[in-house]
Order: sequence, then C-alpha cells, then structure tokens
Amino acid sequence: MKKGFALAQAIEECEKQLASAVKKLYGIASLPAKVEVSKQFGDLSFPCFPLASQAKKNPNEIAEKITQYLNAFYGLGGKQYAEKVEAVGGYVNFFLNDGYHAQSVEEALDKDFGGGEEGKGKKAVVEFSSPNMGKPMHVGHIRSTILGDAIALGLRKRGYKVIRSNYLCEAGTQVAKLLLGLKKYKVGAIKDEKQLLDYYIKINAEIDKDEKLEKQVHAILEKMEDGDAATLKQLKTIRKITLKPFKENYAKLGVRFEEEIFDSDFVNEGKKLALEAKEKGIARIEKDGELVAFLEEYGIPNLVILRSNGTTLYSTRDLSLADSRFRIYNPAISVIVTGSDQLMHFKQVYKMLELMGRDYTNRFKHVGFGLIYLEGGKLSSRKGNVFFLEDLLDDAIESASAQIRGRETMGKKEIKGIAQTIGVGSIKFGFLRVSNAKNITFNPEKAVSFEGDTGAYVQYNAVRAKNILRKAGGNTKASVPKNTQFNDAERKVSFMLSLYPDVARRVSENFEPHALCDYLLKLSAAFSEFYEKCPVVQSEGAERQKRLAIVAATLNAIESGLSLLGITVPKKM
RNA sequence: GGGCCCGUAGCUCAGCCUGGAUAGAGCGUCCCCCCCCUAAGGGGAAGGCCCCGCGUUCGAAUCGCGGCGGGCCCGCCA
Repeated sequence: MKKGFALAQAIEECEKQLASAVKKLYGIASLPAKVEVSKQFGDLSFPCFPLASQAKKNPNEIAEKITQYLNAFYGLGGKQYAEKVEAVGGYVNFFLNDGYHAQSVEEALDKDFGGGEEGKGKKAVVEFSSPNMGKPMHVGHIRSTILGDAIALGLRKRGYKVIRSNYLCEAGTQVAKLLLGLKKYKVGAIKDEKQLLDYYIKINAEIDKDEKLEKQVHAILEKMEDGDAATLKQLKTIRKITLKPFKENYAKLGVRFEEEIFDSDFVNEGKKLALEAKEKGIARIEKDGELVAFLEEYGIPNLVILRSNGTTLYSTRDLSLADSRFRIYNPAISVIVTGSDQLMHFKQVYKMLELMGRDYTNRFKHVGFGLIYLEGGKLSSRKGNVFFLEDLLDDAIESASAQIRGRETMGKKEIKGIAQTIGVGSIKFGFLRVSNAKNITFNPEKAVSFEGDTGAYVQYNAVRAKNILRKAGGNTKASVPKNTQFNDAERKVSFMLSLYPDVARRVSENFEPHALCDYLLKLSAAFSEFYEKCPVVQSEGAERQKRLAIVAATLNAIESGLSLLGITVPKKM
C-alpha cells in the first residue's frame, strides 16, 4: 500500500463508483465534477449540479438515483472506504468507515509523514532575513526571517539540499550615510548598534535639510568601492558591532544560515555585468551620466544600474548576486524572500538577466510579503519608529516564563528553555499564520498572548499528547488494532490527519506556510475535543491501543507540521 | 497618470488560486464545565448588504469588467 494516501485512495474509489453509476444511469462517460472533502455532511461529497444540467434532470433526483444505485449495486461490503452513502440537496455524501480511519492513523505514525522526494538530489537556495548593516533588527525583519526559514524547512522536507543565505547590505547609501554621521559628529568608540541607529537618525535629519550632504555621501560610496583603506576599516568595525546582536537574535529564533554574504563582495562583478548590459544594448548612459537599462518595451519600468559617479546600486549588486548564485550552486530553485515593495525590483533584475541571455531565470522565485506596521504608523529606522526584535523576543519569553512559573515547578534553567520555545514559537506562529500578501499591524500585547489561535495552543496539545504517552508507559509500538471502531471525536482527529500530506505538500509548493498554521489549529482543535471526550490512560484493551495510536499519530503530525514552521514542542508547559 | 496587492463579525484573521450545501476560527461580550491523561482547555449564545455595481454560471465571498477605500512600486534608496 502506498504511503500517505488514504484520502487520495478514498476519493479515487468514490469517483470510480460514481463514474460507473453515472454511465449506467445517464450514459455520461466522464464525471463532470470532482469528489471533494465535504463541508457539511459526511466526509466526502459529490455535487450533482453540473450533471443535472448535462442530463437535464433535477439534481436532487440525480443524487437520489445515484445513491440508490451505489447502495444496491455495491452494497456496503463492496466498498473499501465508504460505509454509507446519502443523498442530500443535490449532493451524494460519502461517510468513511473505520478502515479508512485506521489507515489514516497508521499513515500518520510514519516518521516521514507529510514528506516528499521531488527535491532529491537537487539544490535550493533560499535568501532571507537580509538586514542592513549598521542598525539593530526590528520587528520588520522578523517576517522575512521566519517566512524564509519556513520555506527553507519546507523545501528540505521535500528532499532538497537547502542553502539558507543571509545577504547583508553594507555597500549602499545607508551605511555611507552612517559613516558620514560618525565622521561629522566625531564619534570615537562605538558602544553598540543602537547607538549607531541614533547617529543614523540624526544624520538623516540633517541630510533631509541640506542637499550638499548628499554629495558627501556619494563621495564616501566612491571611497568604499575604490577600496579606500580607512573606509574599509570603518566598515569592518560596523560589521563587528552589527553582526553580534544579529547572531543573538538568530540564536533566540533558532534560525541558522549556511551562508552569510555581503553585498560589498558583489560590487566589482556587478560593474562588469552593468557594462555587459551596455554592450548588449540593453542599457545606455543617459545625459546625467547614469547607466539605465531600458525595460519599458516589456511593460516594466526602466532600471538605473550605475550611478553617474560610476558606483553601484542595489540593482547592480543583485545582478551579480544572481549570476554568482547560479554559477556556484546551480540550484534547481532559488528563492528570495523580501517585502512585496521589492516585487518590481526583482522583476526588473530578472528581466534584465533574461535579456542578457541567462538561462536560469525561470528557476528564480521571489516571495513577497506585506509590510509590518506599528500602531503608530509605518516602521522606519530612518525616523526612529521601530520596535526592536530583541525586545519583542524577550517580552514573549518573559510572558511565557511567567505563565510556566504559575503551573509547573522546575528549575530556572529549564523554565528559561521552555519559555523560549513557547514565546518564540508563538511569535513565529503569529506572523506565519497571516497570508503573505497581507500587511500586518503589529500589536505587542497580542503578540505575547498564548490563548486561542496561537502557537502555544498547538504546542500545548502536543504536550498533552506527550503526557498521555508517558503516563501510559509508552514502550509499545503504536498501531491500530484490526476491526476497532472509531467514535465521532476519534474520527474527526483521524480525518484531519489524513488531510496533512496534501497541506504539507501545497505549502512547500506555494511558499505559503499560513495554510499549515491554519491546518495545525484545526488538528489541535480536533485533538482537544478528543482529549475531553476520550480518556486514554484509563481505557483498556483494543480501545486503549487505538487511542494511544491516535495520540501518537497526532503528536507526530503536530511535531512534523510545527517543525516545518521552525517551531519545536517543549517537554512540558 | 501607469502597475501590483489588500478590503470577510466590534477587533485580528482563515476561506478566493481549483465556483457548490446554513461563509469559518480566535480575541472581546454573555452563559455553562476541572470525578478525570495540564482549564495555555472544552461546550454553548449573540454578532455578517463577504466594500459597491454590472456580467459569466444551474450556482459567485470565490471568476471577469467597472467603481470606491487603503497599502506598495514607478530614474541614480534598499
């Protein structure tokens, strides 16, 4: 028997039966609708409306006739998965039997449940997080970081060898402005990255007022790109100061990278590509001296790829980054995760590369997500309207820690570890459960709440499952005994379990982890109901064995699902 | 002006890609439940012109067109 396909097999069976009924009753060769997961009655359903218009008959009547035919012709014993067929309001509804539920639970016990092999032997690069140097990370950075990580984890679960890449920007005007500020205010020793932010805000205010300062910024950029020793030394200092807190945040988040790259390393190659574009007639120098790629005939705005003083832009360095990435790794898929404000930018860059004859451009995918706003308005380092990532994580951890202290007795160190798992898990879940396209208005109080539709709720259900298994003395291998009956609560759980492989696959195909969050909440809710209604530890015999299997399977599915989101389950909570 | 995205309950969001039954969750409000594997829980109630209009269809929150409201992008920021 194939793994992970109870649902697909059941649908196939129902469709086969329906097809033969429809052919016999109405002489129609192929089913004009699909069997779908039922929203209302039964488990699977088949709408008879398209058939009704084809056969020019009443859908209610058709549903009745088909149901009669199925019951008479196949009988209940003739079907492997359906135990009952009913006609309601133009639908044929199928009720799945205990065999289905048993198979579903068995499949969910597999340690690779929800995995896939389509990426086997292939590489995938996922570029995400990518904060700018010289500033602390704020809540705006979290979305790329956790979404990118989830995408990377999803690809890995499909068998890809994944390279997680953090592209750090220090070659742009932001850092140049910062350097100008440090020079202007005669700053000696720098304490930390937050102090850098203060200077950054200050110098920006001045530049806004005084145009001449802009020229000085460009002069610094020239020095940076020419490899001026003193400037490079300053860059090194900024790297050192900025990277340390970055790493602390990543450690708290549990996010790792296989690669850490700096945009300054793509300056020279970028210039070469800009010239290549010029030679190929894609770009030309405009009257003010800047080099512009002409993309308007493709319905895309033109793109400046070199400043008039010859220095590179974000666009220039991205051309080079793309080229080098495909040269070095030759990935089957290369994903970049950024705010959706950069959608056009990547369209432009990859259109250029396509025009320049690169054959890898169709393996590139940009995942854009909506912006994060604070209640006071848009996040802006420049204007100082920020909420530091560090503070958000610490608040969440503290909030979780306070709750644990009220319910479990354990050592300080253990509390800290579990509080981090719960606090950080809920933050991740809270952001990931919103669909990518949507903007998020960040609410600090809600972010540290653990009730209702939260990551903690999902974790909590997994912990309850663990407790049951522990109390039951879990040295027996879980499996469903033959011919066991499932009650309604048990069936809800097992049916939810059978939906998991599709959800997991879809999420890593679409890069939309929010669907998985939604699923995990539903699975958790089903398990909660089961937990209330079906005692496990006190039950006996086959009943106990079946319930233990359901518990173990649910735990497996939750842990697997959460792991795709970069979230783990604590031992207790 | 052009392009992309969003608009669903008081609030925060699923559902839209792939049209299907009485549009779902959570928070908040109101009511009930710890004999029992952790109440970070469960059960129930109230709460919806699915932004508006037109079209396609047996059937539209879902698809198409036209509006309205909000966000973002559109020449040397990233």
